[in-house]
Amino acid sequence: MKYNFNEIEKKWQDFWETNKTFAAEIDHAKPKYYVLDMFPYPSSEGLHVGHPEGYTATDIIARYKRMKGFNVMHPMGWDAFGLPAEQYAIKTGIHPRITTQKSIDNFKRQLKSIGLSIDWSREIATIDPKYYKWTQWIFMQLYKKGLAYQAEIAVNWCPELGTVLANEEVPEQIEKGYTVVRRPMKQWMLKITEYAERLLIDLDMLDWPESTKEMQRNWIGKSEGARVTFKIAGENSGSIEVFTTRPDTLWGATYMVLAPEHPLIDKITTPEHITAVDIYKDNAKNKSDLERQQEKDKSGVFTGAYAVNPVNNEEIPIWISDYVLMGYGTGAIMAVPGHDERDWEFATKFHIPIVEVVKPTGSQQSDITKEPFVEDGVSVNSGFITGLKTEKAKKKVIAWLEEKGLGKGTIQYKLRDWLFSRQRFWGEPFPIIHMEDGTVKLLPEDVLPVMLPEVDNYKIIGTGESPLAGITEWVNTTDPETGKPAKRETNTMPQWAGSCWYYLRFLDPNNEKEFVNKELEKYWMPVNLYMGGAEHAVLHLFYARFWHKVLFDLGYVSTREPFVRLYHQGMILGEDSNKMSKSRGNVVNPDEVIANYGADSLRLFEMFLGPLSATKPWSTNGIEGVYRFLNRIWRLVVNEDGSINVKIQDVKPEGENERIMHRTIMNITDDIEDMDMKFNTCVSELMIYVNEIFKLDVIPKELILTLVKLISPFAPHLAEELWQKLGHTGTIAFEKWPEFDPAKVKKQVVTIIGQINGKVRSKIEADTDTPDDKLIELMKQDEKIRSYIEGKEIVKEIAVKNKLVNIVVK
RNA sequence: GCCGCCAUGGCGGAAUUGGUAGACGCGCUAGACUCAAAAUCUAGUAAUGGCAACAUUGUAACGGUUCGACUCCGUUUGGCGGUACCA
Repeated sequence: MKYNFNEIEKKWQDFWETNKTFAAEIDHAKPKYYVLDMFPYPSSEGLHVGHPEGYTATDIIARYKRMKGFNVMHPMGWDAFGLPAEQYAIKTGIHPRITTQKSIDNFKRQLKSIGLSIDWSREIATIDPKYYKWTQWIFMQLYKKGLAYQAEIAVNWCPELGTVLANEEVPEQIEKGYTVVRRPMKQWMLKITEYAERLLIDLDMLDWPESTKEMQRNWIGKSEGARVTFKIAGENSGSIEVFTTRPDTLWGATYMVLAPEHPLIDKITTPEHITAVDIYKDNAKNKSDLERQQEKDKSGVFTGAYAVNPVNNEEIPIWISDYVLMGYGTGAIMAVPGHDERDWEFATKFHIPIVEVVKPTGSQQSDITKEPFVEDGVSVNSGFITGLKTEKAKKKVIAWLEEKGLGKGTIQYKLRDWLFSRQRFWGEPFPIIHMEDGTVKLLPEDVLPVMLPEVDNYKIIGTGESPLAGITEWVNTTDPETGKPAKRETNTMPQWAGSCWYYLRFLDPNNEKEFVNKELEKYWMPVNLYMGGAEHAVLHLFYARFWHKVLFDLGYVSTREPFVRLYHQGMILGEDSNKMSKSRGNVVNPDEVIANYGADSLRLFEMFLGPLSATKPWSTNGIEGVYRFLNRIWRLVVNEDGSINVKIQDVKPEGENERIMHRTIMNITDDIEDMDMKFNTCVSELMIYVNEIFKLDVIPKELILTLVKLISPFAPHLAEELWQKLGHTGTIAFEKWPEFDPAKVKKQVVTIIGQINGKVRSKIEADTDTPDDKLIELMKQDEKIRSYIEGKEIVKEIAVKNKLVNIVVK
């Protein structure tokens, strides 16, 4: 009887479905384990072989944890709003809901064919009104808490996409070749900045890749310093506030710079400079961020006005330049060319004095005429802080500024508020109406969800309005509370909205009264293991943390953080070591692989390819190897005629057999439990084990049962089938994971390496745990070793228990 | 520019965390089975020299620490990811 993977896989996938094998319900008798994949965007192309890598890894963990006695939550759903479906709809006139549903069906079929142990009864899709009702509801909570507001600000406008983008999304779109320009528009914002400090501090309690935590830290961009007020020279001319991280360098501030958008410019510019300043401002306005970035040379113009340096009352010129950004700090800086790269460049170009106020400590040298000294050191030429180290000097200056009312110590973040509206059709509508008198009103809870209209024209209309704005019968409505005429908000939420809280909905997907039942939330949360690509390091993972913290503050969730452990699976490249893409023609479709080798081969091979976190190329030859391996296991148990191999007998495993079994259980268990999820070495351990069993004339049945259990998380269909063939009924999914006895892993006799001056010269056999001195004595009796030490002086003898003896000779 | 990660046979990758470098798999070579092929099984496979035992070299490069370094430290080179005037 051949290994008929097609038949076996179909049989067990049907079995799991009809028996609801993986349905998860609360069970207080068991510890819970919530293992989650980042839910996919169901694209029309379907899965490629990169997708199953993460899904297989989490599935192995899920199946392993079940066998370890955990109550496992392992759900799947669809992050289904998204631009591709909308663009396709514009082209074809087919409603995005229809194309998206088609893609979902295809994804679901593909995922099921991999044999994932998912509780499909919990399936959710962000485009389902029953789901986005609660996305809208959460927005209402944000609004009520004062965390959502509308603002006319300079936003990132992408003309090709016809929408605005969040700061976090800009780099990605620029990389794709789209242009992004700054443009003032009225938009919905979420006050994520209010949570900056907590989003930063709580990173410390997360078991996440350090690189991802670091990226979030950089994105938050916390810096400590001071705000300082500079009076503008002249009678009653007002003042300029700046932020600096180096208040200790105040004595070195020889000029000031305002961002070109700074509101004070028009007030302070002297008549003879107005023309030049206006030209510069106009230029800056028309430049995109990209253009600004690409300019390496500093530019700027003098306003004609002067400010007074509060520490020494010197008058310093006020310039404007686009190297100062309106969006950070106060939009104005004090420039210290001696101790800041950018100020140094600017001052050198425009011949502004450069003053040294910090000297390096120790033997380090600095020459500020050649380059700025930007590190910490000791203050010089700095009045009352002269001679103090930077740390102390900062504190003293801040104290002095506060005492004199000239400034105060503050903390500044790079993080800006989250631009939360998009000019798209295919997204969650806001539960907001605009009254005729201009007031903005939240709709009452009982009218949710605000549904998208049924239309057949999705063309982007001109100047930055959502396609929804053109659907007057939808836009014009009445206030359900007063009956007065009102217009609906026509922007929609960004794709991130639905993915900010989906992990909570999985716990209670059909609840019509709450977004999640509190008891269920308390039992299942937090997510124990979250698997997904590193490309979401600052976007999804940051936004979801923010929403979660808001929900925590409102008492709706019980944990501070949603995902305690995060793992990024690597990318699988095409066989040519390039990124898989349609245009390169190197995309491998899992459907084909499954048809040729079966899902178990696909799963096993994806794990065997290399470390889970690594980027690695696909290999068609490689999958032949694991396919052969699975065939070998099949033949080990099942004969040609379908009967069980007669070599498998009901005897106890003893001696070396028993040792191999315990060693394999130990190695595989350790590798699964390892923080790094070393599934590639798990597979190789299984291969070694099978190779060993193959050599036996009599195979103790326990060896085979252990093999079947050990392989069941990796190749579940094969395991189920063999389990049944070996006389069991039902599923293997909840069998107890095999245990090992460390004492039984130990060898009786071990090979000891004999080294002379660190070079391997011989090997001897010795009893396990032979004491060091005995080991050295044994080694010296070895013939080869003797020939090396004869006539030489022994300088040193080193023994490592059960490992080696090294003899140093002269 | 700055920050982070990485570099091991023809290929994907192992290495008990400082103790036999190259596990396991792919590929390749030879043999068995077969009329033949496929499948399967057996043996070999880092390089150089040698019939062989064996010797020498070898984990991007150079240097250091150590009885002993793929592993630790320093310098350099190459690749990947992030970020970019954030005061």
